[in-house]
Amino acid sequence: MRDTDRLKLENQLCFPIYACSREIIKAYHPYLQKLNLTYTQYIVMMVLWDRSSIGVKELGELLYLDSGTLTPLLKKMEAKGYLQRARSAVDERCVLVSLTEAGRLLQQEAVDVPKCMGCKVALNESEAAALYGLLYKVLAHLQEEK
Amino acid sequence: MRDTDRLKLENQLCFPIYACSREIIKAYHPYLQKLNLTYTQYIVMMVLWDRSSIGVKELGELLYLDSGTLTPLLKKMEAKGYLQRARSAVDERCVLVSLTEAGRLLQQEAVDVPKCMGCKVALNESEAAALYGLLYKVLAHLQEEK
DNA sequence: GCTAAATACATTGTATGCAATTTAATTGTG
DNA sequence: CACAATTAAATTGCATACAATGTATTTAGC
Repeated sequence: MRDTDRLKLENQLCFPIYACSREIIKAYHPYLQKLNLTYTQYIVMMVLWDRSSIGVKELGELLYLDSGTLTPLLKKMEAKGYLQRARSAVDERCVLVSLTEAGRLLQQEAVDVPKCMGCKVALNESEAAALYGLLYKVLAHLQEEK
Repeated sequence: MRDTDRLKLENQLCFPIYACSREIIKAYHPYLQKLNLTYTQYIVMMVLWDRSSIGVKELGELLYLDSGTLTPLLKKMEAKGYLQRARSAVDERCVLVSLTEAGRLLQQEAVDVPKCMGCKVALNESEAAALYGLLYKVLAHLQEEK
């Protein structure tokens, strides 16, 4: 392939990843709007529904987000009443995020979201597994490079 | 799988797509910075290197971006001198974007970017093709739903 | 040819996302 | 213990994204 051909959109792997990400997030919008959540807030809630409580640093590592994104995001979610933020007594540098009762109750309203979204993605189980595996391979390699 | 298990991050397909998209774009940063381009500006340039000239509407369809994103983006790129914007004489509603000489010259500085990025992605040819195919299948299905 | 509907952009407001820097707290070392 | 280096968040500044709305232009239907 010629070098200039590599610069075409149709020969790029990143572009469909980028486009797919945004299109899926757009498709989430009607469901998440009912829960008063954005997509980023939704994935924070997923962690908290699983863990109840987590430090900002570890949350950032799980979600690949830094404090510049998380700090204002978590403050907004605290204002909505879904979580609480508190400095650790052991290490005052760390902030611990924990699920509130209102946040816990929200999980029940969210249980149908994955099923609704699963239909929109149009992949069967083996395709989904293949896609999942390839994406995590890319993610893992990008981390190593750092 | 239990409904609440589907709400876990590790059972989500969207999350690795979203994370991968952002991590790859981050990896582009050092290369694109040298060209004075952001990732979004880079994919606009890729279209223009291929087409020289395109309407905003078609550009938005290619990139899955709307005028709310494109209008300010294209104005910034015009200010940098990489492209020109002009109302169509035939249909005053339409804006035509065209590559300038400076924009054309930029392509030569960008030829190495895809190769540099290819290394970072860590997939062989067949894996890349599989990932590509799966992503476009998802994208196509999401468009049908609309 | 008049006007309602459609179209193409532009604008507004809100929410990320991230690089770069700053601040406060803790740790490692001599 | 003093203090330089490290670490965890917070802050700042800039650049998207996108829903919702507004505006100018064109098209369709009569």
